[in-house]
Amino acid sequence: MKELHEFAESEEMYLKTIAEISRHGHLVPVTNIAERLRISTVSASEMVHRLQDRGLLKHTPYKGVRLTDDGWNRAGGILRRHRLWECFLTEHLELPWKLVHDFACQLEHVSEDALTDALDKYLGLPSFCPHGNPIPPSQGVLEVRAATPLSDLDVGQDGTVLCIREEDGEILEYLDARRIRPGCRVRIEEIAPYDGPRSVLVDEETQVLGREVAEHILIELVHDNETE
Amino acid sequence: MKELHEFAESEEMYLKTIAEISRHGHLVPVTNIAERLRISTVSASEMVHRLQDRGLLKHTPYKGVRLTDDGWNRAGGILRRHRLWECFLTEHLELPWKLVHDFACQLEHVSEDALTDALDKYLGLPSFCPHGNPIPPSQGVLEVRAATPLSDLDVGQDGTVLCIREEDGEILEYLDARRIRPGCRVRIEEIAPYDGPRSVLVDEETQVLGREVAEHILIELVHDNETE
DNA sequence: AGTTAATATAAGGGCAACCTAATTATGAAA
DNA sequence: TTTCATAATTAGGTTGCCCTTATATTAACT
Repeated sequence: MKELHEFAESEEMYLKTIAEISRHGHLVPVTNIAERLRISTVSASEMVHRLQDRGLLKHTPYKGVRLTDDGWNRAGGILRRHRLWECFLTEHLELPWKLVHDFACQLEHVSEDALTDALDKYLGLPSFCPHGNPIPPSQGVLEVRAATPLSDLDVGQDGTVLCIREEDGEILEYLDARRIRPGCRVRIEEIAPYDGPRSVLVDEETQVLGREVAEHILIELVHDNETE
Repeated sequence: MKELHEFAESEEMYLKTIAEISRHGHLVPVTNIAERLRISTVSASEMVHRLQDRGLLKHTPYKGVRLTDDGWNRAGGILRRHRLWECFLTEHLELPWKLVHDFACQLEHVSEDALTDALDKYLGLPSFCPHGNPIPPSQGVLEVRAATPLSDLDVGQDGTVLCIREEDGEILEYLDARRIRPGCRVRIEEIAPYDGPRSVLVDEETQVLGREVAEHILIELVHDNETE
């Protein structure tokens, strides 16, 4: 009957967004946060300060933002709820990717621990969401996986789709329609000039994907001979 | 990622609350709404005006409020979502009544039609929530059932628990602990002076229930010889 | 080193939902 | 009919989260 809103929903949106666009040790520019949330940079800046005051992130002016351990824990909890709901909506309610994502975006804010844990158990403690993203455990430890975006592959390279970096329902709908999902085999056949659209062989079928979209598809190389 | 909040959550809380405390054709005093929502009468009054402007209810000053057809439809939708979630949380996640109610209170606000309908189907199109309250159909037709509160029964009368009027988690927890649920057989054994606590035989076991609590337990009389 | 584009901050507002305190209107009962 | 509790309204605030416009600061590039 009464919502306690232990933490405000908007706060959660910020943390989740920052976590999603965090890449292995890079600072997240405030501008990017504002873009993703479709709000002005001024508002984003304001909120970033508030979050910093609460010890959830560290802002380095003119550079960007990095979540603290507390911040990662909070964000991990949100991603956990989001991804567990996605499992439910996909496996049990059999809804399409786009709806799954959109609904999960709302459900993630209203799931207390008891609910989340019960759901987790009900689903059989899944490790990944339908898009291949890892589901953080209860304690909220959240590792940022190092994977190669499809956009970084060269012609001739092939691999397996590890996950779709999900931040937005539109891209999921697009890829859903093209049956590009975790587990798919991919091979780059051609890259148009100026880092343009890729022709990609996806499970027997050739598809053309723009660079922007390709950046959201994370790949595990088949012969992973990278040196780190 | 973005919540449209077609209608504000607080608006939904008002409508739901009004629907829940509406009794067969009686006007709902604004004061009661304020109490239930734990807000000031001033705020409630303000909102009642807003809802009236939107055509969702009719306010008769110094008398109370009545939902319009539109209002009933909206409220029906909310109760539908609430009760469907309760089914899920009870049957599948096996959570206790109190949690079920509290969680459903939050989930009811974030379920769009596509989600609600998919859930409905998944649950097998149930007709009643775990507390025995009817689940309004998609179209939102919501009938106010005429039933007898346990508090209206006289010594010696017996009947079957039809439903627990659910408006608040505390009472559900209380009754859950005493295993009083829809379907239970009840018989009034004694009523203490001054309309005091009832001794009630509930499925072989005698329980003592205050009048306030008894008002929330709706009964179907076994030999229904009421004249209306 | 100097210019420019990106980033940050300051100042002033808006809106939804709440609040308290004080006042006025109503209707039911003495 | 007068009285009085209940109900409603008026006035003035607060908070969270967003906005625009304008100004200052910094990074980065020629």
